[in-house]
Amino acid sequence: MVNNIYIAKIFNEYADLIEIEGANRFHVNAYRNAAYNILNLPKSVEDMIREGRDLTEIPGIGKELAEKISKIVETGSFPKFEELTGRMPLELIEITKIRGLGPMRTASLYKELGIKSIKELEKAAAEARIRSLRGFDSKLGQAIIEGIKQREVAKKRFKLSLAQSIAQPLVEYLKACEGVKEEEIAGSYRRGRETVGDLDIRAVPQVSYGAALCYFTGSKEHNVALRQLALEKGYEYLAVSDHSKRLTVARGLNIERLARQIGEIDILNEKLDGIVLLKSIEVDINTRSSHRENGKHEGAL
DNA sequence: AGGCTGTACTG
DNA sequence: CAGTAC
DNA sequence: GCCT
DNA sequence: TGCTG
DNA sequence: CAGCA
Repeated sequence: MVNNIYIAKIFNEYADLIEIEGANRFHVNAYRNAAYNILNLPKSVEDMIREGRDLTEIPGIGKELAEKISKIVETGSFPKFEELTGRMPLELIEITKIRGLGPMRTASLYKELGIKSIKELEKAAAEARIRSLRGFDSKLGQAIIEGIKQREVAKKRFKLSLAQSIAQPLVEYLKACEGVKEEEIAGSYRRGRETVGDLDIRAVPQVSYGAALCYFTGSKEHNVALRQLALEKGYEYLAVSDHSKRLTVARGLNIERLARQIGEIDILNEKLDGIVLLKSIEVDINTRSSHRENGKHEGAL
């Protein structure tokens, strides 16, 4: 049985290998993107084929990849992948995952020193042999040795509950630190994922807090989509439409915070060139409200 | 044909 | 500037 | 390689 | 409308 | 998507 996970894995491995080989990066990315989409498909690709569906319907899958998927489902692999794995060790991919070692340096290690496994890498690093390569120095060599040790530990994800028990005291500590105005744990932790890979700590100037929080909360796919949309829109305007206090799960704005947000946006509009910030708030209309209190900020909006 | 997220850090 | 990480 |  | 770049 | 048949 060839499931989606398997297909995605093959594509990811293929992407890694051709990347080490020096393939065009967009080309590489097409495979990664395809793998991602297949992995998140609510339907089994195998079933789709059985039903005679066109695999090209899957986002990120074109004629070429549809063909390769068919081959994978039929035979468990596809010709180019077989050819590649016959020529390159799959373990190079593991090397790629060590901090500081991307596709280029991995390729260099392989070509120049014949390093094709973590074991060999560890040995070469310990013997300071890798320093001879361009782009390597003793500091990187040390980092690699550390990275190999850390590798096993780092690749495990934690359950959210465990992450919380670690994050909570961390936040308390940060709060007490000099110069810390606001703090929040971002990433998959903030998105409430079931498991969390790490807790990134990052300090930014206060003016960047909002943007940084958006970016570091992610996910990566969200960020990519968000920016692509912004690009398509040509940066003409950006709308900030918040919730009122009624929506407690979103920590909606009360009158005071709304006023402050309006002020902030007005100031930004003065400074910004080429993009207009729009502002609004989504509210409930209560038939019995006087409309006077709530209308206070209508003009500003 | 032409774009594909965008930026900081490190060697 | 190239390579890498996020 | 895929997408517009 | 369908194909090409 | 723009350009073209």
